[in-house]
Amino acid sequence: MAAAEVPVPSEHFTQIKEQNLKPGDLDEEKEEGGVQRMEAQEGAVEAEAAPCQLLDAAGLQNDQPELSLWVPAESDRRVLTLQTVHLTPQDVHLQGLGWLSVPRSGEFPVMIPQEECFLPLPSVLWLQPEPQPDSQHCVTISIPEELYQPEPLELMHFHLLQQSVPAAEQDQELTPSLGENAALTKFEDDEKDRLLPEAEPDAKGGERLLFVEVTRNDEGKDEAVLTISHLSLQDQQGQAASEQTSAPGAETTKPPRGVRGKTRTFQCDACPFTSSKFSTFTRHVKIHNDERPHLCHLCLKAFRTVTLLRNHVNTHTGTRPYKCGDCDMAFVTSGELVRHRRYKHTHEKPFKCSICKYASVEASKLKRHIRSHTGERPFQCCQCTYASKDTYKLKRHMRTHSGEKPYECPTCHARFTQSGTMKIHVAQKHGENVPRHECPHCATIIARKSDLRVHLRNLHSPSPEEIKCRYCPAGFHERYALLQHQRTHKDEKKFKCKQCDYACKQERCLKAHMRIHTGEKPFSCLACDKHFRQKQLLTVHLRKFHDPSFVPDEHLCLKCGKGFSRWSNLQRHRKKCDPEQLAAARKGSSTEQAMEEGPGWDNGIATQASDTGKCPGKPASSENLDDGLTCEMIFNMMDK
DNA sequence: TCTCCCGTCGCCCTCTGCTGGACGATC
DNA sequence: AGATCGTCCAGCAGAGGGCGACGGGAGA
Repeated sequence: MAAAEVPVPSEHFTQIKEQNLKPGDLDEEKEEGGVQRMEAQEGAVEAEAAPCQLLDAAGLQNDQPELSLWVPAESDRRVLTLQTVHLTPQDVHLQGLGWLSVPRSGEFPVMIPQEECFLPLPSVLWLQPEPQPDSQHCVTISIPEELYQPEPLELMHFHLLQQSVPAAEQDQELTPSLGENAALTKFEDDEKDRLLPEAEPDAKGGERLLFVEVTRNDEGKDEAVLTISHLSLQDQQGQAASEQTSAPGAETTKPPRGVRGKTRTFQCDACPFTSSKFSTFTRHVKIHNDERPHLCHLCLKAFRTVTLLRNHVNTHTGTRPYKCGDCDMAFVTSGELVRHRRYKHTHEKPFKCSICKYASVEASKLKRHIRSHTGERPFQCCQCTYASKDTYKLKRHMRTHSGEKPYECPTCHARFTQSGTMKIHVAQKHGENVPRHECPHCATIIARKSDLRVHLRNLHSPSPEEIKCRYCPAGFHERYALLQHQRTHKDEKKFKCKQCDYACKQERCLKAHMRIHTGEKPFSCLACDKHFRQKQLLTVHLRKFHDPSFVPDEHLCLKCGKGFSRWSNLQRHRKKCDPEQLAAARKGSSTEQAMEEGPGWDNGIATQASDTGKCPGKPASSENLDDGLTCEMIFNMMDK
């Protein structure tokens, strides 16, 4: 950073002072200079921990707030420690204690314009680092209010990590560090508590950090913008450390609190991540910004790390260095190969459920499985009450709201919400080997296994109570057995005429038959005054003789092309003209077979059905009525 | 700082099973 | 003609397998 003129304010509410100074020692320590003091402390600063350690104000024997700048002179690292003081107008009396005074040369002053002194944090810090008094620097601090708005008199500490910046290169103090723009700011609640006894302690009982990212300010050559976000610093030693740091008088000889003999955990404020290793922590923090400096030269896709880029490039080149020895699969990483082998070859399942026998290759699968025991459903649908155990089921469920049907049958283009549904459709509608499921109890063939289960439940599950036959006193505990039994009553002609030997299976047939004895013909043709015993016969008459649009069906012989108005006549003809075709037709059609086998077929329903345009689908019975029709033929014909 | 290894997340898939409407057969 | 029942069928959800990708721990 180039030198800049520092507009030193005429009046200050803050001052620079070195860490661990007692207010009473103020003048003496100012004379010592910050650099010397920090060099004396360097040995206590551990390599990993140093950047994040707080040089706190615990050593202050009074509770006076302070603002200090600490510049340790490491060979390859510069740590700036800022403490800010937020004062209210009522604190003006502190000026009389020497706390609020214009910083003197050589004290690493941080100068805050007076008009900004009441802000929670100064928006601009003017730095005057040693050893060149003329080389003055300005740091602009951009602090979103939603991130931080401390109370007045709140004590804060800044640690700005400027790595790989030789101390001599003061002119470039911030500039070269912009690429390594990780910095850390820490706020200690115990300090806050001490200064503000009425303040509520942090809920986590730990320390809070502000993570500071330093970026170049385009408008100011010598300015850097510090973007600050919250972090938490958990003190793993808790109370003991707190007690230690609270002991007055030891601060000047001890390293800064948290530097020695303590294990720190860095917690990211943007996510729950914690790490005890600062380098891991800083690497993690980068995932929260969009910086992806590593570009794929083939597709220009950007990646955060070289490793990610390399793996990506491998997908372009097809490079999969880890090949499975048992199959043709190959993978980009060794871990993928190990997992693949567990799934496909070794079947090693290290993650076992403690409730059932389930075991899985991956822990995440066990975690998902456990939800089937606990009933946990973390993924809630935003449009209904449904909640899912995993994200995919929720996504699949959402199709029920959107109406999306992403799966299309390649043959008939019917669309389906799930691939499995389409697969079954294709297999059963368009497949050659249609799956069939045979009932083990009654040899019923059912297309779907789930329907076979319904069949078994409805027909073959034993009933605790005996089910009575509707025709006789017999009783059964299985519905299928009952139905089989009742079919034995099917051919019984239970309805018998009292005046003749006529008997039939249906009561309505008997009613129609009785009109033979009564002579009743209640159905009259309004056009020609003919009367019929059955409504169906009147209908046939009306169509045949009084409907101008009526066209009688013509049944053609495929052998000679001769036409017949009646189906039965065609059948009789085919016996003579084309017996082979007739035999083939019999084999392929149970209907035709029934036509041939049914008693009275030639004279019965086939004749009438062909005349009326109805297809005779059922065999005729021997219940002959007038006009050559049987009662059941008529009813069956009308049902059709 | 880089790299390897490993754990985890997320996505997609299949298999499975239940449900209810449609439709035909039967009563 | 209407009711009932069985089968077909699509819709939908539960459970689990498999793998790509990402991120962290640990060590070089």
